[in-house]
Amino acid sequence: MTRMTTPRTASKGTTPTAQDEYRADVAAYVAAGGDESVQRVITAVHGLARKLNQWYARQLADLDLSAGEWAVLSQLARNDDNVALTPSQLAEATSVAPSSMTHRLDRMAQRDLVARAADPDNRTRVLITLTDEGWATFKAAVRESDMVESDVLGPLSRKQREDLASLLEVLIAGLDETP
Amino acid sequence: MTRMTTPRTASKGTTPTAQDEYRADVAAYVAAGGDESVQRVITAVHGLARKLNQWYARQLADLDLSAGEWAVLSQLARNDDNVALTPSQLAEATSVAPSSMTHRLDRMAQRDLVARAADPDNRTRVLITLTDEGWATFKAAVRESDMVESDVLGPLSRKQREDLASLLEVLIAGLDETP
DNA sequence: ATGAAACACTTCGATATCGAAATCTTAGCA
DNA sequence: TGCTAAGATTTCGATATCGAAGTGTTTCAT
Repeated sequence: MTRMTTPRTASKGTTPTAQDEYRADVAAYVAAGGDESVQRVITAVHGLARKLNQWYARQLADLDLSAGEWAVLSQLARNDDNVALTPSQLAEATSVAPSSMTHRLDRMAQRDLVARAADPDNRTRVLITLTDEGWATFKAAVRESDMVESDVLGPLSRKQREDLASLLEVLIAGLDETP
Repeated sequence: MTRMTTPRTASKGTTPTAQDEYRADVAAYVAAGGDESVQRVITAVHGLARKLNQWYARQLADLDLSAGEWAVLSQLARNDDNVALTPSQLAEATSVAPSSMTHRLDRMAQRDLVARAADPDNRTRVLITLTDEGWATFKAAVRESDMVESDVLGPLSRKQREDLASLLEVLIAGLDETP
């Protein structure tokens, strides 16, 4: 296995398509010892998520939101009407350190997207809720995102979407068993 | 729609399962105006990717790699044997600013995971290649990751994996049309 | 040829994130 | 009750990332 030979440069022509990148990724992972039926699914999931996130970032920029701020809005919004979460719960849910959440909430509170309130039952806790403006921003973002998402799912028939969702939901359900 | 009432705190009981979170997410997005057949698929894809990334982060920590460093290794590894990429290409491919890539490559070169070389054809360019150690690290990471990935796909039969991969590949192919 | 614009990478200053320590509150037990 | 351990948030110092400006090279029209 001779590696450190003179580097050749990548083809300078056109940008590779998402499909090309996907195939190259799968090939590399399989070559490195991964199972093909596993890598096809996993690589496709990551590729889709990556591409979607790039588009979201652009959409969210219009609303002056970072991906992390969007994550906070969406965590708060998905609970029952106005159920509060603590900074720690938000940090855990959005994969960020508690100390980072402090600053993120500072900024969001300053913009009046969220409100901090003392927990009446436990004075060490802080409860975060969405303000009206936070709700409005959340809904605006969902509506924008739903457009690109609909485009992405365009190639699939209604039945195919159903099948796809069902298969993915089996995997989601399985996530709780493995850790 | 009254929002700013006294916040109720989230149920203090057990941590919600991935399945619960998924269902809550879909419900929130649909309530905010998203299409259900779209949101089921998109939310599942994101949920899976998120969970996998959490596990990868732990695995990679064993090899002293950040997610960004892993992305660089994997971009370089998936090209044909020893085809070099430039810092700009790596920055674009891994969704990071070029200036960040400079520092990331500094660190990786210092650890001898990658090598910098001048492009003989164009002196403004720098070519990055994997060292032997970079290859070994890449392969070790793939083998580790393949384990958790296999667990995740465990609940699906071989035919189901095939169907799932095919449906996802249709979406990947469609990504090149939409932007 | 020559000069201007485009390009590729790096440097620089500002901001975001992290992990550890600090502060305050609560829970449990003698 | 009083004391200790655990918990939640914030503060603090170090590191990573970003966008903009800087430096050197190539490309292209003149």
